[in-house]
Amino acid sequence: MNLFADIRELVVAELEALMAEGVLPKGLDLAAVAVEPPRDKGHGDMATNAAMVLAKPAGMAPRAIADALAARLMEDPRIAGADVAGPGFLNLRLEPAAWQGLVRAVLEQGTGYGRSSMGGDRKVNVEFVSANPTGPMHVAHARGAVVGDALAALLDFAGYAVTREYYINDGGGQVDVLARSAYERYREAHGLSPEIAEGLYPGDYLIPVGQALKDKYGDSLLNRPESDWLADVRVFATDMMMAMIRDDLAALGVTMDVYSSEKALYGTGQIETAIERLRGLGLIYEGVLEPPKGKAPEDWEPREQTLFRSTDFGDDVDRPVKKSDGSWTYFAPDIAYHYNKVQRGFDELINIFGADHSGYVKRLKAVVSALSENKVSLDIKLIQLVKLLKGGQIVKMSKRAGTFVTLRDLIDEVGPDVVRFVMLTRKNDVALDFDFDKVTEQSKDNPVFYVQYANARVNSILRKARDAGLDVGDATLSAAHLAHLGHEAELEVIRKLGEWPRLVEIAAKGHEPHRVAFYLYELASDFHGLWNKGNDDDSLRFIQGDTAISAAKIALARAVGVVICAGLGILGVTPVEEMR
RNA sequence: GGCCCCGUAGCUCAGGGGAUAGAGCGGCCGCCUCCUAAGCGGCAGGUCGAUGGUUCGAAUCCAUCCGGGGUCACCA
Repeated sequence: MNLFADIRELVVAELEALMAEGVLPKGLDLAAVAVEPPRDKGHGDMATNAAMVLAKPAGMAPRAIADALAARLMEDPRIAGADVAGPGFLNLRLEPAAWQGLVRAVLEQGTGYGRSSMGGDRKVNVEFVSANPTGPMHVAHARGAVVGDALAALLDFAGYAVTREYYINDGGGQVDVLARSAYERYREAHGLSPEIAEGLYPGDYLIPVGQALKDKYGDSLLNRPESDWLADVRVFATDMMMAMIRDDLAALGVTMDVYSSEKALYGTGQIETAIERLRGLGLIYEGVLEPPKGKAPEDWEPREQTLFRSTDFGDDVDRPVKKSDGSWTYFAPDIAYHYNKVQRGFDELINIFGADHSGYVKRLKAVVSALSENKVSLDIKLIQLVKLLKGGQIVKMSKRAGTFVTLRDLIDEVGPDVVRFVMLTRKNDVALDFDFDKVTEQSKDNPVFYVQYANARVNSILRKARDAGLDVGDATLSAAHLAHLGHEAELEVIRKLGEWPRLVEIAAKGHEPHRVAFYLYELASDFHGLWNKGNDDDSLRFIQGDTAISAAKIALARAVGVVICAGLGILGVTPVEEMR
């Protein structure tokens, strides 16, 4: 049930009727007609802009359209009032029964309330994290992981067929570096002193890898030239890193559907096929790039390379797909990978990248657009930095020294629920402060706590009611006589519940999971407000002397709890039933 | 220099064609015999970075500029 959508349908139907009757000219485009919550509560329950958007194409005064529409809308039993206001808004007031019925719908549909068929089962691929398999995940990965996972859940809720995918960058030079670093730890495991040369990974996390190598290979790799062990160690170390990353993701509550390997693309002809296809479109050529503008590197020299014509798509320069030695650049397998995603039949691709990849966006969009003949859309969400604060100080991380704050550190300190919720309290393209002191604080300063507290209060009501001998099963609550929910404070909470399906669609359309977190905060706020009004006005308390009245009020509380649980479910946060 | 992101209340941020621009924190004033006061209510606080443009209507869209951040040859 989506009350806003229902009323919009009504408005559209009445407009069509007016066209059929000749009151309005025929053939008006009604796509821009919206039914929304008004900004100011005093304006009623819902507002439509129909008269304003149709005034010009219809060649009529907004007021005339609004009056005609209002008269027809008033005949619907759900509509209690329709007033023209301002520049031509039509403000609608709904009968309380319409709102009250919403509570029943929520209880009947449970956490499925708000689910949308908007996606129409279109196949969406959300690629996220894709951290290099060379070490543990750190804070920046955590934000990408949470945003990607919540976005995937949101799209699923909005009716898309979603695949969560991780692209393993296991094909480049960085895995050789990993192998060499691990080899030194292997030597260390044999009692030799490791030589962690400049450029190798110094982190302690490779010590167990060295030990594991010893367990598997004994001393057979010692004192051998690199060519004898590099390939084996690379696979071994990469596998261990990926196992660790999967564990980290699991600790955060993230489960991928598909892991794709860059390395696996080599030698299959997929890269060549994708490049040739682009060449067939005239987008690949051999050429020499000009030196970079601005500060040119001192050792820059011109060289002939195979280039992708990304300037056709608004990029600054064309981009190399082959190095001057003839091997592929990172870009080439990425082209093949995205071609692969297109071929798997996805209708939409979404990539979650760190903001430092912003320069990569145009060429990748160009590739997907070219290889899919514009049929597949690619949206790239760039995740801005996370700044860690502790005691008012910035927690620095230095990858070079091998001492960085890992995802695991974060989870160990504040728990996965706090990490997830806090990471979703900002738009992806705004930098985020993660303040250890604040996120663990138990006050309304801390949105995680605030929302959880609202749900805990709902459960508290249910417990108390049960203790008082009331039946608070969903069946009983659904059957409650909801006309008892007539107070303005109660209707206000119900209206907020009514916005949930609409919010889901807006958030899904914009690929903006943070909207869910903000909505939950607002819902929690409305609920806390209602709760406290019970301090002044006994009739607003949830548990009443009269069983029938109690049932109605508890039904409302329960409905709030249901929607909070649904929202937290999308965010991947576990609802708590009791604060301790 | 090019490209990307940001600029909204003292602070941290929502809103991203529609009415008198919102929330939290901080400040001030109130509310616990009663379902958790870990909370709630109220007051004060704004030329939505600037200037032009599009529109019936702009914080929102476009252009230019000013601040802040990020990024910029075969790395991945």
